[in-house]
Amino acid sequence: MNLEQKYQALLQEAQRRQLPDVAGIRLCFQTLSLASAIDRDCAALLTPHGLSEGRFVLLFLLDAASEGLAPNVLAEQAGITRATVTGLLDGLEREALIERQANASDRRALNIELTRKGKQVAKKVFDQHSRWIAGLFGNLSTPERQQLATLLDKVATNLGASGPGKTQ
Amino acid sequence: MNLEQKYQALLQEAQRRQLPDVAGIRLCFQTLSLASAIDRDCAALLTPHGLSEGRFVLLFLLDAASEGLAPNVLAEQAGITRATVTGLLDGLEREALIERQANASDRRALNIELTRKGKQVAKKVFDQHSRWIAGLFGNLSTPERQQLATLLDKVATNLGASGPGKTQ
DNA sequence: CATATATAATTAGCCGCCATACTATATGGC
DNA sequence: GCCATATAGTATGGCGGCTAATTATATATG
Repeated sequence: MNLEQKYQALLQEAQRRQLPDVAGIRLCFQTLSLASAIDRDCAALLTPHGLSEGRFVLLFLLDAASEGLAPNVLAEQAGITRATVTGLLDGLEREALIERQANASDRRALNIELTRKGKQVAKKVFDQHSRWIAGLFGNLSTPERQQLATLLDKVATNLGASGPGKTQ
Repeated sequence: MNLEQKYQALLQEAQRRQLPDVAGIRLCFQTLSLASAIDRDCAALLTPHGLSEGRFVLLFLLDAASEGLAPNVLAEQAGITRATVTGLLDGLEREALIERQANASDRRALNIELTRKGKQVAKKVFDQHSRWIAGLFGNLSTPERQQLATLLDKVATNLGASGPGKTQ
């Protein structure tokens, strides 16, 4: 239940038009709506800390690398372009969570490190986040989780020429 | 399998840190990755027709309303803001799929109608789209579909203060 | 050594979404 | 009839993603 508004509208129309496999369409919309709802909740948790999901990922990667990381490495690990990393770093820098440091040996390169504040925020947010995720799937039993994973996988096989990871 | 790059990175780190309920985290990422992959595939189908998902929704709503609709009605039905509708209509107009028509009785109001081209594209795309969605969940048996729907629902109950539909 | 090529980061411009603020027009109450 | 308020659509500016182009620096090769 609880489809997003737009999907409800589309689904109603699909029913009215007697499109084939309305049940499949419904399932698709249900999956997408759930994911959107998760994203929305996630964003709501992060914004009070000046974070978006993208920034959060970089924060996490940086927190794991005690010596800091170069932007191109962040891009690779996060699976986004370097240009996008530049934008996310701008945001993190504005929030004083990271610092861009010049690299002495290669003057093109930067090293990104967390500030003290960045480390504090990271710690707090990771705690909050893992509790939140745990709660999300907390009312599924182990076999239910297994089932869900299997079913999601089964759907994923029908996807993409590309599929996650891209064709390039 | 086949998590998006960023989720793979996050998951690895979660494992390394021995966060609680890594399995839950994995399941969460799997759900999000599947939804992203669906969105990506969807977008790939739509772009050749000059459509995005947002534009597609409006096209669908307009195709269902033979007399045309006002932008504010579109916004309400699609569950997006009027401002966003303006932007989407700009795109649809650029592609010559819709026309904005002045309303004689209320000079603030517009009526949006599909052009001939708009109707043609609508027809073609809806066909394509319903076949695509049907294929997506086509390899699930009826009981599997039922299971999946139930499990997704169960997860959804843990969501949101807001949940789909918003708190306002 | 000079020049070509590769690489690092950024900028610029596009898209779709949002929230906020604005303009024009309608409408209801006095 | 006039003014306050509500409504319709849009402009503006932000975010986060993308691609393509730009600038600076490194490196490899003739």
